[in-house]
Amino acid sequence: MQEATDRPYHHGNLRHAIIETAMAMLLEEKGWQFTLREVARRAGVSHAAPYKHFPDKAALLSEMALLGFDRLHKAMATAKPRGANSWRDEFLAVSRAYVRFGTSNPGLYRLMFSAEAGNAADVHLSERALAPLGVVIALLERGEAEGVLRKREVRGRAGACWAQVHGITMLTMEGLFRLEKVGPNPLDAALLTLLEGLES
Amino acid sequence: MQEATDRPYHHGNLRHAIIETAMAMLLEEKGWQFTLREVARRAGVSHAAPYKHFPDKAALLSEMALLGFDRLHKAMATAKPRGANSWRDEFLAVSRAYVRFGTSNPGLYRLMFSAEAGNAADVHLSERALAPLGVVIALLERGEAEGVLRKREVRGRAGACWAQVHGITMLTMEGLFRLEKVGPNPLDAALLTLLEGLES
DNA sequence: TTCCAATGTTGACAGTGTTAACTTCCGCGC
DNA sequence: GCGCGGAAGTTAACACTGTCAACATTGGAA
Repeated sequence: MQEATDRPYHHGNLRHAIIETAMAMLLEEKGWQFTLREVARRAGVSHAAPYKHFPDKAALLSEMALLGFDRLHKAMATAKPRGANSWRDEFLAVSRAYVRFGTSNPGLYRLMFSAEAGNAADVHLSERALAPLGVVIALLERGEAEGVLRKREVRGRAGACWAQVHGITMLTMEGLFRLEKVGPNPLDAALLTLLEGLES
Repeated sequence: MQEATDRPYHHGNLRHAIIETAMAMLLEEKGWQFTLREVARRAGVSHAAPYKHFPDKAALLSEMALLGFDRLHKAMATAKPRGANSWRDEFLAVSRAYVRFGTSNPGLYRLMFSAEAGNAADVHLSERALAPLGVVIALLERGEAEGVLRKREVRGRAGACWAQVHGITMLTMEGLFRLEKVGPNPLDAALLTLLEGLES
């Protein structure tokens, strides 16, 4: 974020700066519809400069989405509870970390799951995009080994968990979860329902 | 869809035609990023004509989103199974109808839940947008009365169901649910998990 | 019949993504 | 040291878009 005075002709690390700037703009929550030209403007660079680092806007969006999956993965992986670490506690900690990640950066989260410009195919099949699901699978396998879960196929279960947590996140983001229609604490209610479906 | 030859100066029912055309374009699945000018073109009308019926593009999108909620509501309400009508059968029928609605019209479904242009506030607080949730609540109340459910607060449960089904729909839409990672039939697996969390 | 308001058209403006042609400058081989 | 090739950045242009103002056409009420 250095000032533009005395800026050399070559930026040095424009690719990184563009991604950072775009990420910051995503946080301002204008519906992740930031413009490439505005990104260039804020990065203190001409409007065509980004094209030296990304073939088009969709490529930048894909890159950001993948970065988002990395961060989500880390948020989940580092969400172990402090003291008691019963399986249920850990499950709740990971789930809450997931939801918090989405609700505290809705623009990024929406971008990660939007199939805009066909980037979905490339992004969603990537190993990086599937890493968060891996955390869930590992967690379920541990629960299965500890015998606290009903005997069901783990992969199907993982899908169920993912869907539930993803749904909670999106509905909360869109403001649909603070109505009197879904009770005072819909997040915990939904997680409890999920847990009661998993545990034996 | 009449031809443009001999078309009178006044369209007669342009507002309706615009919505229909836009809906059709949404089905073509270009990421619901249709342009207003293209809608006008296909409707055989000048590019500014839509502004006589909608203040801006966001207003058209809002209208379409509300229409989508109406259709979703109807799809759920008319999804009673034929023969046996145990509570579980009915629950599964409604859930599958919900998911099918989304996956068979992903553009419209995404539009309904996207907070683009701040339409979310207006649209999502509308009674029409909450009607589908009403179906779920009624269904849960019936299940509670029949004594097939655990004793939990109905509203929180409704939120949980909504989140689960919404999550399944979105992940299926984005193609994330046909991977070996989530098993051969993730839809049924997720619904079963949800049911097992609800039933006593 | 006359006239007005609703409806549709044309032309313009600012802003966008993208490409082509040009410029600047870093780092390499000599 | 020196020149030069290519990477990185700039300017200018194109075809679009959403939106608005000014104008044209029409059906229906007075």
